[in-house]
Amino acid sequence: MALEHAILVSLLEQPGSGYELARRFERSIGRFWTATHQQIYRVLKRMESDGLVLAEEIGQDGRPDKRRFTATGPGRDVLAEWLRAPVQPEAVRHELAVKIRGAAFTDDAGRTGLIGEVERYRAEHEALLYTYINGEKRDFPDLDGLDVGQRLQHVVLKGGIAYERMLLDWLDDVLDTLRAL
Amino acid sequence: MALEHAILVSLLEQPGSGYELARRFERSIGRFWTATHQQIYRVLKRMESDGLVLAEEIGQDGRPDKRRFTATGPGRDVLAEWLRAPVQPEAVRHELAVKIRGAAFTDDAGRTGLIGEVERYRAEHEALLYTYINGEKRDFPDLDGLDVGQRLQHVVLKGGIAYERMLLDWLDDVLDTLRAL
DNA sequence: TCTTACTATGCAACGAGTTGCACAGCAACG
DNA sequence: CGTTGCTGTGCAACTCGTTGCATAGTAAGA
Repeated sequence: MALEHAILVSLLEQPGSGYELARRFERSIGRFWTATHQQIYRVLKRMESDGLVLAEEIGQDGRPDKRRFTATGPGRDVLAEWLRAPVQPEAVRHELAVKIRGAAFTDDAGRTGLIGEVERYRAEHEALLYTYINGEKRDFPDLDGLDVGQRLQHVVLKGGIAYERMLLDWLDDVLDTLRAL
Repeated sequence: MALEHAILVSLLEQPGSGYELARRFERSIGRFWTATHQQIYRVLKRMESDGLVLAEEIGQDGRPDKRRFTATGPGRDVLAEWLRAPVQPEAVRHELAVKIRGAAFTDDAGRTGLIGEVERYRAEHEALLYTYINGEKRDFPDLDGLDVGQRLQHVVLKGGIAYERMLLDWLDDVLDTLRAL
């Protein structure tokens, strides 16, 4: 259960409320770890009772109060311990690959439909690639003079960019194959 | 729940017992969809009662009997319907990326440990890449004269190869960054 | 004014996946 | 003879993640 650790990293980078965390998971962190707000609140509650995070109540005008979370010393320790542990072999769930192999067992209409789906999927990931590239230009305009945290954030972002480029090339290959059947 | 569909694809490619399916999920299919035998038996049971697969008892000498499963007509229909449905946006869970960003909040010893972990991870994926490349040479020596199913299996395998190559390049980038901190 | 969208938190039920264990017989090795 | 490993099937408990819903106030636009 690494959601706990992803939350710790995010809170160490910047303390924030459950709501703010949920928004970060939609954007930056969500590129490599997704979570809904329901999940985040549930885990935050457990982390609070375990002493990994500390909440302070912040009253706001015109809006509901919020609870701003910060990682504690024990929270840092738990994170450090997790960093030392082996990377778990990830559970691969590549739906599109299953569908492509499944295309051998459908008719022409089914294959045409799948080609349309792959095209849509490709367009989505192309847009994502441009989002990443724009984010790189915006957040890392000067590659010298980055601090430790920024250099690490940047190398992770470069991983996302490399993945999307690879995926787009492969999807072109897939489309050629499907069209040539 | 696409495990059902991954099982249908696998059974259409080749009927087999729960045990055989589990072994396939460890190898070929497992490259893009992982599942344990417990999960497979449970889902097979449900699929059987839903009429998506048919079991025939096969007595064996010197071994326990086995139940050989085949996809039925309704099974094919369910698969065809799923192929027409949009590809679900996948839930990204990239533990290593979280750890890399977490490295900003640990000490030198923690970073050294992480570097070792990344190296181990890299070695694993390098071995996987060679497994894929050898599999490609073995199973697709002649790229002309492949049937529909083989061409689709090959393009999926090429995706795995492209992914591993991209990953290795990125991990080298990560290692350079971690070492330079 | 009504609807939509945003901030902010949370519960309840369900479904899927993981982990641990169990049974059963055979084959091969030391 | 005991251990390990393979074939073959399965249950039970647990954790994790998803989906749907609820509350509550503010702000902006049709």
